Amino acid sequence: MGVPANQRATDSSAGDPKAGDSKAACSKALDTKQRILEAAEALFVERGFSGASLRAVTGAAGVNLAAVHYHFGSKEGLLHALLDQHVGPINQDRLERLLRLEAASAPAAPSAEAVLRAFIEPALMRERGRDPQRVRSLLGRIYGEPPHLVGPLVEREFGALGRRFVEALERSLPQLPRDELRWRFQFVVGALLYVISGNAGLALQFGPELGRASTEELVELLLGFVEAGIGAPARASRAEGTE
Amino acid sequence: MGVPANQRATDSSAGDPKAGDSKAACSKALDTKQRILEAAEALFVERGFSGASLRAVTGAAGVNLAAVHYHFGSKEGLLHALLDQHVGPINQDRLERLLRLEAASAPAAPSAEAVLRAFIEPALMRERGRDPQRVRSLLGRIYGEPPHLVGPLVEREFGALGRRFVEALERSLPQLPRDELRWRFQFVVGALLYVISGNAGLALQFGPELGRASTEELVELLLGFVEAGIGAPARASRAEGTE
DNA sequence: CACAGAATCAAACGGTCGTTTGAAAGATTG
DNA sequence: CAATCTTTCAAACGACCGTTTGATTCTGTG
Repeated sequence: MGVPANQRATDSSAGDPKAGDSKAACSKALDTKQRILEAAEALFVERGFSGASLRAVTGAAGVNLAAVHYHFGSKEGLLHALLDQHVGPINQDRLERLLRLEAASAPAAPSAEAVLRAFIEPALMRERGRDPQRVRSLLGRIYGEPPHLVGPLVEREFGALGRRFVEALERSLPQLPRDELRWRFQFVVGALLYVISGNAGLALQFGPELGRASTEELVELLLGFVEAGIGAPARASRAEGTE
Repeated sequence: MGVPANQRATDSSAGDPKAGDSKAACSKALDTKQRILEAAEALFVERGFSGASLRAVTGAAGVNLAAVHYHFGSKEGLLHALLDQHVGPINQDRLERLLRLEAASAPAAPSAEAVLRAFIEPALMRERGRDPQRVRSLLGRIYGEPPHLVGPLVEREFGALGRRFVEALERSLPQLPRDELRWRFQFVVGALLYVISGNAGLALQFGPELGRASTEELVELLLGFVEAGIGAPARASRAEGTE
């Protein structure tokens, strides 16, 4: 009795012990787990990670408070599971699109526009059947958390993929200094995250008229902006020694 | 005894009652107030508003816990005072530059590049004698807080100014549809805020090499990006009725 | 049915939070 | 000095936090 699943908090082995178990002894367990994830998603987006208490999460999910620690080990474990479920597929989609692009353009590099589209579209388009705004906002809100919490998370969920896209963009724009391109990629990420975490300070600045853009329109608007920005002529020889 | 300054929390009248008082009965009071503000600035940046406790703030400042409520009325009052002290001057600088630009360009509108520079430079350059990174990061970190907290704050500190800059940009780029320009301005704000709140997930993505850019270089890099982005050709007639 | 393991539950743990209180200390004016 | 106001202080308030516990219920197997 006691602590069957809690070692997941310190156990870094991949795979869900319950999903990997062939015995289907989890009729209500999966329901509880999923309900916690959905409630946590909504509340983390609404109030942030620190601002959403586990009592609020479990209360909204209609499950017991201790269920979080039983299934996820801790509050941070819940956040990890949430990110694995949501931004994992987004990043996988991004990577697949990038690989397909690179394969299609033969030995040449794909255009920067195509690479940016592969980076941005999955983040904004993946609707998952629910309210798309909610899904998209999670990542944006997480980025706003204090660095000591968000740092390892970002590296874990996004680090390798971000570097991979920068490498692709370097091949698409070989004439651009490397560090200038990296900064510009950061600007792209910033604009994207600001749009993703959007509902906060934007719509209230000009009234609801701004929120009217559909997801597809928004993708095109953002892409038009960042394509022009990342393809802008390089600043005059600002500093040598790009390393 | 009791509550002489606490009404500041609900009192929205401008001006500091102590600064306006001609009697200089505040030898240690201003020290305490300023020390609280500096400690709060550092801790809010480091851990966020929700993550930084008043006990940590007053402990770092070396003052009594109750001093915060005596001088600022509440934790939110402290945040308001912090923003008034820091982003107030930044926005004032922005507005002065914009007005000077508009006056200098006679009846014609100033260029979008100049307007963007007036918007971005004060946010990145104002060093105030201290660690510039710390000053800059506050606003970025605040933006990551939950909407119900950050919403009124953003409108109060930034709303009118943001609308004013959008109007100026509309005159600089009359051929661009109004809502497309407004979205692009949001992208600019996003990129700027991401850079401002920077140290979080960016430098650790490529190692410290990225953090090497000086403030002046960073301004030029960001300006090159957003100038190209906001001046990109408009998307084909996407929707009529710009209202 | 008996029995193991998985899952849920109410209750409490120690701790920290923002805020309040009322008295002590300091400064200012007559 | 005495009176009055401003400022500081230690201590506590009630509430909420993440986490743990141990019993209880549910579920599927032999």
